[in-house]
Amino acid sequence: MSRSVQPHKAKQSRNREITKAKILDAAVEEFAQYGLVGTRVEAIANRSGVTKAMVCYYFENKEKLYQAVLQRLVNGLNEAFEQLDIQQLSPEQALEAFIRQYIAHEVKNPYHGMIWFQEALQNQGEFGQQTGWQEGFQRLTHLLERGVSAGVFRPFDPFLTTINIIGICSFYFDAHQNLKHVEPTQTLLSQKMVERQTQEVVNFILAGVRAK
Amino acid sequence: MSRSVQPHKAKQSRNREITKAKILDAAVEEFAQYGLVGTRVEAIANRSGVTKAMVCYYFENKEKLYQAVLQRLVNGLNEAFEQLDIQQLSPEQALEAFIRQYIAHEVKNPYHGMIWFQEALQNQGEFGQQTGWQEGFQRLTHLLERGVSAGVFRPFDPFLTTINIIGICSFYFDAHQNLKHVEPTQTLLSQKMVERQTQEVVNFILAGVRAK
DNA sequence: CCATTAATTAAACAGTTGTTTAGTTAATTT
DNA sequence: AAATTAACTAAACAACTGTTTAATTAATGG
Repeated sequence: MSRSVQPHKAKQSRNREITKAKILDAAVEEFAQYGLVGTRVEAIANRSGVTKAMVCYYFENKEKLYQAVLQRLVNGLNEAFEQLDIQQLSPEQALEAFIRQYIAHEVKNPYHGMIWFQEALQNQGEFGQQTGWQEGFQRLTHLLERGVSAGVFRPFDPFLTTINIIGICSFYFDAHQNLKHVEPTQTLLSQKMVERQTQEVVNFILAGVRAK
Repeated sequence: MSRSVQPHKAKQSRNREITKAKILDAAVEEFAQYGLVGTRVEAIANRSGVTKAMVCYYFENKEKLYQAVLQRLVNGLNEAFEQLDIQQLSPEQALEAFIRQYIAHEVKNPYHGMIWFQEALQNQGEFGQQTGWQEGFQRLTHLLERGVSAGVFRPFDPFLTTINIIGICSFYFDAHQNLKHVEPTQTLLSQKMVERQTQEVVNFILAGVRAK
């Protein structure tokens, strides 16, 4: 019969995966704003349209839910940088590719950087211990070392410069709620502004690292 | 008599100003970590060695205490940049002076940037509306415009470049709890490392803005 | 179509948190 | 030295928050 043909799940209400995803989405936004301690379970529930009990039903407790959120972000970051093939590019080209990929990821995951920062502020930096995040960091460091050795980059400190580059790339997005008050006419997250900022960052960083 | 000679207050326990200051100090650290919502009044009380009731006795409630903390930070920022005479310097010299002053202020006020960031993350950026912070921002923007007009700086966007420069200067300090896990041997806030980072930032930014 | 399973809800629970109260102690004034 | 003021404390309070419970509803499979 035609009705039994439907291959797998495709319902609307009462779907385990969909509900979990809705809760996770809401949790990311709340945790990004208020951090682990400041976030209210009820706020997550309201935002995702379920009850407080549902949140605990799926994620046991707030801490576990927070861990799930962190895990999701780390996975997303890893994927974003796995698809980035840097080895065969010149240091300068590789650096530009890295910057553009980094900013694109910030745009697609507006709450990633905010949660990363919440971690830095609140929980003595548990996120920083995640190997995924560190890999991306060290990848950039190696790239910079390569450029310095080759003489195409200034003889700067690769470790500190990695930090500074990541700082430039993320600050605009993570702090945009404070920055927008300086120039309220501009909407910092519009596509046009993001493109301008991306180009500006590329120019700035390349000029900053280039030799001579 | 010699005892009545003492000019003004100089007691130890039960001193209004000292107690208020102790509470404020503790409050800055707690709010920097956990933001307005996440901070517990009891944590502030414990850290400052007083009771919860004392906190409310002096500051009425958590929100008012938070405002007092913000006000104190804004005042500190204003003072830091008032004593900076930029006009008579060349754009390049002025920029370097600005960077060094900014970083020095971050070092002296380790919680300032963190609270600024908490504001950006949590409360739709109330801090960003403070005129004091905006003044410093626009001062840097004008300085950059001056350099671009004079042709000593590249023809970049002064507004976005202001953001990026501030991002470099603050990221290292505000995110140090996550960054330290990448290179656990280094203690990022030691005087030696701070000096290295300062010089690195100066070199990087000047190279990044310079024309040709 | 009935039995079973799983998703969902409302209410209750225990622990926490911000604030108030009433009383105590130290300093100041007269 | 007594009286007055102000800093301080302990306890109580009500509101809030994270989690659990028991009951309800929808889906699934035989």
